[in-house]
Amino acid sequence: MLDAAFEEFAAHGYAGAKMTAVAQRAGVAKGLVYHYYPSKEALFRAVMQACLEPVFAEAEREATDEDVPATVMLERLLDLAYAEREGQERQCILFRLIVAEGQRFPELSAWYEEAVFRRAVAIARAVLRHGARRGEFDAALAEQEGMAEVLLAPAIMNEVWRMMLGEGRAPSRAGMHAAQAALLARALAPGGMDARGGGRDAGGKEGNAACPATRRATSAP
Amino acid sequence: MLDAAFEEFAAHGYAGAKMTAVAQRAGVAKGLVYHYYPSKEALFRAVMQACLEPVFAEAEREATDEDVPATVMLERLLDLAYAEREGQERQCILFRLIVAEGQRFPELSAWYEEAVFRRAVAIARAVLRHGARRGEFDAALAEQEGMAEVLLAPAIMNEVWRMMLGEGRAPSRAGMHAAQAALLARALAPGGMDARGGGRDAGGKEGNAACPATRRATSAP
Amino acid sequence: MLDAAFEEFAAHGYAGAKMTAVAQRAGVAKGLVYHYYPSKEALFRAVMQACLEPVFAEAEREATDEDVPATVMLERLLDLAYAEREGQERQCILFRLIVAEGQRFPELSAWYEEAVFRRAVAIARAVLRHGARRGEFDAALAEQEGMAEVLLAPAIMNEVWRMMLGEGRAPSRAGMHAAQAALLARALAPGGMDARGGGRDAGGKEGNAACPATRRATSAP
Amino acid sequence: MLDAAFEEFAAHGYAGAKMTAVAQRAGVAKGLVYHYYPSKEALFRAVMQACLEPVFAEAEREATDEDVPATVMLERLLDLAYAEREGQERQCILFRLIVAEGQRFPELSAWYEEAVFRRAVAIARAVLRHGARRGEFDAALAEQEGMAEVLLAPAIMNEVWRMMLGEGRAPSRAGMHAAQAALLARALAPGGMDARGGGRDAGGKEGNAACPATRRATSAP
DNA sequence: TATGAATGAGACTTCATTCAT
DNA sequence: GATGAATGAAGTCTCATTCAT
Repeated sequence: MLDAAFEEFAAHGYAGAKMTAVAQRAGVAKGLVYHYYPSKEALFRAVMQACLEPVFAEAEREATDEDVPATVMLERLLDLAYAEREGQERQCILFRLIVAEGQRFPELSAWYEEAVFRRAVAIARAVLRHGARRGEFDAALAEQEGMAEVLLAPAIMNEVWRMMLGEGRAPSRAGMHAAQAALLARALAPGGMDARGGGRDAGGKEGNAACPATRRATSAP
Repeated sequence: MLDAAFEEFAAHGYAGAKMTAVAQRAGVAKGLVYHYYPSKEALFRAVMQACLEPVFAEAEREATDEDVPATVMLERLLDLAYAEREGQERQCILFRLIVAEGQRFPELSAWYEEAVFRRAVAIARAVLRHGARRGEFDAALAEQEGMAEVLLAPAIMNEVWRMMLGEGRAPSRAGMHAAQAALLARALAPGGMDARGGGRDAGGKEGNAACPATRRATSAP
Repeated sequence: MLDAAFEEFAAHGYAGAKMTAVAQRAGVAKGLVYHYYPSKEALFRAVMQACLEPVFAEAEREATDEDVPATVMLERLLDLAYAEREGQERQCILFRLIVAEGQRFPELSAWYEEAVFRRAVAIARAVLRHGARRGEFDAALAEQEGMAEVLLAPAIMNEVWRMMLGEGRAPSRAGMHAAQAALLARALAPGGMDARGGGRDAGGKEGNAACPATRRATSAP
Repeated sequence: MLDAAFEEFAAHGYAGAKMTAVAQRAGVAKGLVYHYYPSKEALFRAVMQACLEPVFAEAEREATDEDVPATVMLERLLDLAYAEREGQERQCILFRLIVAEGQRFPELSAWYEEAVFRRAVAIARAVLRHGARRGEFDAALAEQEGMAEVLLAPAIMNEVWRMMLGEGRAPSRAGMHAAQAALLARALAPGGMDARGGGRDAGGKEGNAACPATRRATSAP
């Protein structure tokens, strides 16, 4: 029945979903839905909880194997992030519901933060720190605040775009995957800019980039 | 009146918005709303169109000044992307509405693609190409497919997280901004990895990174 | 279980009572209620019957002891009528249910007439006749049609007011009791008005009082 | 529309009344009822208020004409109380609704007290006091606490019985009217019991009647 | 006996939409 | 242009009743 409800909410959003349709999808009478869940809102919460529970349950058994080189761990992380996973559609729908109904159901945002965001950031950070300690990554860069989020963003955004634009018009997974891998390989490699030849305006770049300007603005999300 | 409608749709979504409330927000009678827009759906389309029009109109006067160094252009682009802009809340709401109602109103996705996505990618790509041509960026890397999207994703994702998690719990703009700036500075600087010491696993990294594995999956969006 | 049902009907009336609530009050499952009573209506009838049965059963062992002076019998009758009796709340609830549902369940009215009204009138009438025969009461007055009802009304009405207005705002039992006792003492005492001084307007009073006018009307129940 | 609602509530009680039926009785669409009254409860309150308003408004222009003998005033009061008045059915229904729903809507009881009970008692008390001052009534008796209520109760109870038992089985108005008139004529006439011949056990009667006993009780309302 | 899941008609209520003014 | 009374389809929710266990 929760599956039926999930499909209905996924298809029409919270306000657009009909309890009758939920019952029909589940093949039961309207009243039975109310026998188990006292209201539409309660049903929605139950559905969301059931969807997020497994994500909660899934442990952090990742990214803690000290013997693997950090470059391999990073590679695996990207593979994972860009992978076309089973159940991914469900997660995208979940994401959409959280975006759409997060204001009406604040616990959704909290759940997302706990179950997804914090966890993903923690994993990425662990990989970066691992590389920094083993000398595989430039320590200052890898452990910089915000680097884990920057690492994760492209793969997630790829999914968001895929959801918004449709499979056909979204950027390819492989393309972004390769581009980000190449970018990270060059950027994280130790030795830094002063070890290299040119580096002419390197300092200049880094200096003012860290100071987010607040000029008149325009484009964006 | 479109403003009133936008607020109502923003606050409750398409299905949850009430025509009466729109009229009240606008300070007019219900009938007058129908005098201008024949139906709720038409009103919604009009609101969305009105919101996206300025984004359309805003020209591409950026990123085409050939005399500016690419590093400066990139810096400006990041400044812009991470800036806390006036009207940003409105754009976030727009983003949310597009995510939430994109299925019901396919033109919303199309609009988003035309007005925002394509344009942003084009600008990022122009900056990268500019740097590649001037020798400021590693040409192979900067012109790699998907690099523009990787460049844009963190700033956009930062806004998405901010919208989903709230101002307090989202990653800081400044942190991600600085991290990404540092990352790009090291990665894009010409000279490449072969110029440096042990390029041992560089090829390996890039090689398999480009081939997105489909192993057991876990986290993600 | 009938107790539980009585409480539920008392609390919410017939239409407002829920079978589920009855079952819960009784501490049994809903199905069991239906095992004993085929429908809500049947349950209600059973409850009412069970409530009225003891009132039926309670004998007329009163008011028939010829050796007691009528004044004492009358006194006892008033004491009884104005007494704050155990189980009185239940009877008030019963009264309320009969008033409220008497139209839907005509047998309720019939029961009330048989079990309560007729019986009470008979008792009052017996006391009055007893006094008339013994010469304690003015015979013409005591045996007048309607006198028994007039005798009973104040005590009953006192309870009705108590039920409608609440304990705090209703007229006091003691006050009405004393007033009615004093009234009856003076009125019923034999000797009559012609024995006294100016019986000028006595006949006049009684004459037109027996002819209920139908003038413009105002207050009442 | 309030008329239609009154009829529906009168016919089925609060819980049994259907908004659809109200609309049909009024000859309008269901939605229009909600256009004026936000809920069933609000409609019920409005109906009750509208019914009680005129009773409120009706002034106390009665019982204050000092030139009329108190016996005539009393006679008029009884005529009025026992009269078969136009609109009486409506008042009986109102009475029934107040009894039935007084628990759910405490303001009903309050209204009844203000609009009906207090007023009626005040009028009766004024008549009694008038008679006492003019010497037409025995002052001690007429001004005794609770006498006004005892005076009013029979006529009201007559209506209550009529409502509960139906026109055919209830005691006749004329009979109770005449009996009460005769009773009052004898009781209230000044001169008192000590002025008369016998009066043997008069003192005894009054003494213990004023002390309501609390013995085991049985019958009543 | 005893349970409570299951049913579905029907209740209250909402709200997009119409239309006479 | 502007209003808001009026409509009625449709949604959420209730609850008497049934029935397999």
